Amino acid sequence: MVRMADVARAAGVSVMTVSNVLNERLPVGESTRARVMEAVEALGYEVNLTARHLRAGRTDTVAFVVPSFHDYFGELADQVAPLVEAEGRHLVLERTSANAEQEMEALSVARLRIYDGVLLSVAGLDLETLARVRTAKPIVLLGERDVPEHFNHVRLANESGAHLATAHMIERGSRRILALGCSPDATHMMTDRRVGWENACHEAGLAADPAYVVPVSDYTSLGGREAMLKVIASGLPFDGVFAVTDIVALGALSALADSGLRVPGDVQLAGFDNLDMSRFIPPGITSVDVNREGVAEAAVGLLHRQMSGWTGPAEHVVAPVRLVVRGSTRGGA
Amino acid sequence: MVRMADVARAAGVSVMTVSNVLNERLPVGESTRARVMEAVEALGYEVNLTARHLRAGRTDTVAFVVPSFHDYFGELADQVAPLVEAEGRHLVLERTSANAEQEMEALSVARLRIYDGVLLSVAGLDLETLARVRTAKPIVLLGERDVPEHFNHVRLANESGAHLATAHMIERGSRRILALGCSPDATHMMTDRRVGWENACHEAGLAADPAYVVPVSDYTSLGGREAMLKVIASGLPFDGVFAVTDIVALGALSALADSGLRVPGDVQLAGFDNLDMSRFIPPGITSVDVNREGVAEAAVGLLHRQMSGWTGPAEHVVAPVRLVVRGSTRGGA
DNA sequence: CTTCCGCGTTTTATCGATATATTGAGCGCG
DNA sequence: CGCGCTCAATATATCGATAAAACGCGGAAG
Repeated sequence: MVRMADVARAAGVSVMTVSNVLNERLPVGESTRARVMEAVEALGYEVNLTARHLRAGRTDTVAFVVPSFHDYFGELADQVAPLVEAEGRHLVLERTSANAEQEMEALSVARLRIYDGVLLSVAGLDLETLARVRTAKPIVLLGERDVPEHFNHVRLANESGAHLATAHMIERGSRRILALGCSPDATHMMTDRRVGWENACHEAGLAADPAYVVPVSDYTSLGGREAMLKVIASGLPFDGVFAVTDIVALGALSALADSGLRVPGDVQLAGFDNLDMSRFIPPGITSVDVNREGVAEAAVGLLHRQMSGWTGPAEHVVAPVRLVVRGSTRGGA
Repeated sequence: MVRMADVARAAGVSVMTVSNVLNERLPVGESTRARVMEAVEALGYEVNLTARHLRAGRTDTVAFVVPSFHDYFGELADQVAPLVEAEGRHLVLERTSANAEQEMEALSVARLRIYDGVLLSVAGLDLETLARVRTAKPIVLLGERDVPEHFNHVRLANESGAHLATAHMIERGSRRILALGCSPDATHMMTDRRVGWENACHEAGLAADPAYVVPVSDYTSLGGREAMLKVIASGLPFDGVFAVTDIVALGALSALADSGLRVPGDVQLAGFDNLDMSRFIPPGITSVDVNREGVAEAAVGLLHRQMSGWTGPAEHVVAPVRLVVRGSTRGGA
């Protein structure tokens, strides 16, 4: 590997001069600069970032730690990237193992320290694990779980979103709406969405029957599909489905289609996240838009503030949502 | 920050002993080890990975460089991650700018050097840019463009896949099949898929009319939808659509549905990539399955070989594909 | 009783850059 | 002619760890 010292020797100057030329820190004479640049070209020198990081204490890199590279997180990451780059830093994605146990083990605190800042998606992390993360490193948490007070945190208006979607379907005639992917469990990640569904039902004078809260084995389309098929087979009457995510909604749509149920004629369907695909899947999936751009801006903004040395109290942002009505509910385009 | 030296002082030993305890390199006496561990706990010491990287020359990290975190690459990355982790390394994703110009500028060679190995997706990179990348770093390229001989490369059986999909639709009755997202341009990334479409047409005694090669503005569902709408508006008669990717196929499906054309009754539709969602989008999108797991294994395998010091000639793997028949073509489930 | 050996531990050198202090050359001005 | 001033360039110390060699000590071999 060609080092800065090699360039210095070739150009007949000291290493500091090479450093100064490359980083434009201290002024360097024109002729000297030219000789240095020439040597750099000739030897094909590239700075060793690891060494720079050690000495400078900065990496100019931000990590976005996600549970999986799929779907929602992939789309969110694409929003985050340009914002981070706009401040002259790089963004890298790291994946935590799917299971909570290994999570902070595989992705140790030591590892997080190599970044100037970290956006940490907390799906799958429990409070206790999180509380153990004590570091001065700027961190912003994203996700729908409760988190320790002292962390900056960006979450969605889950309850409000679920309420919007459910109320919309009720207004358009549904009377028995499933909460697909929700769980009766109070500490569950999707609790707020279930509560929004419940409230919307109650406000309309409908029962929020626990039998209509249908958990899924996992938050995939397959999980949604299988849960949906089970409900259909059970004979439980329903005329609307609020799915906790668009991915789950897609599984439900698939099951409904296979069972000869028409959307939105027989059953209205609404999801959450408003993924890119939801707009295009016939008849268009009505979905709660989480304003990924806004979430990304809030998170990166908080992170940037911390990285700039802000030491005020942590902030807990709830990103507003809105309902995008499409063909899977009546009155949609 | 608490350093190894602080731990050493607290435990009354030298830094090397601390290092030896933590890395289990040289044997350390039981009582000494206990004292060291105690000090580590008490001070909450975490190793500084940057310093270790500089000294050790390894980062135990592999980068997967993708054009975007979306869709295909997100799903592929999720396949790659466990394979990399199985060898005791970390995987991080880096995104190149969408445009080819900045690509290797934003993501400099210097940056790639901080990784022990790099999987580089070449969508959007041109040969010339690529040829400038001269480094001893283990690199494996992924993607459908031609690349310099000396790089290891994993690509898909594009022609064969397009052929399979097209021939299948012909067999099931289509006579006028659009090649959506293909380009007449010979150097184009999607050339092989167009050729597969052409060959399948010719073999069936059908014309591969250039008018049926319909480019898209970009490889998104919106791009696919708009191109599809334009074709429908033009009145060009067709009864089948081969879309270059599932994302584009989804856009086409959306346009067809909005135009009252039934799939597969009026128009058969097939895509490429077999994304997770394609299985669930009613009526199920027939797609060329690219065996992401196999691609991931091949790529990581080649990379691993290079990282282990292999210096034989570069390998160019063509990953086999197969057709998954679903409801968007006749005879599908 | 000396010499050698093995084990645990410390010493020293190094990875490749950058921050800070210092040296040195050139120049204006009295 | 010499004093001080500026600007360019160098020397030195440092970031925090690890590799490799040196070292001290007790027991076995000669």
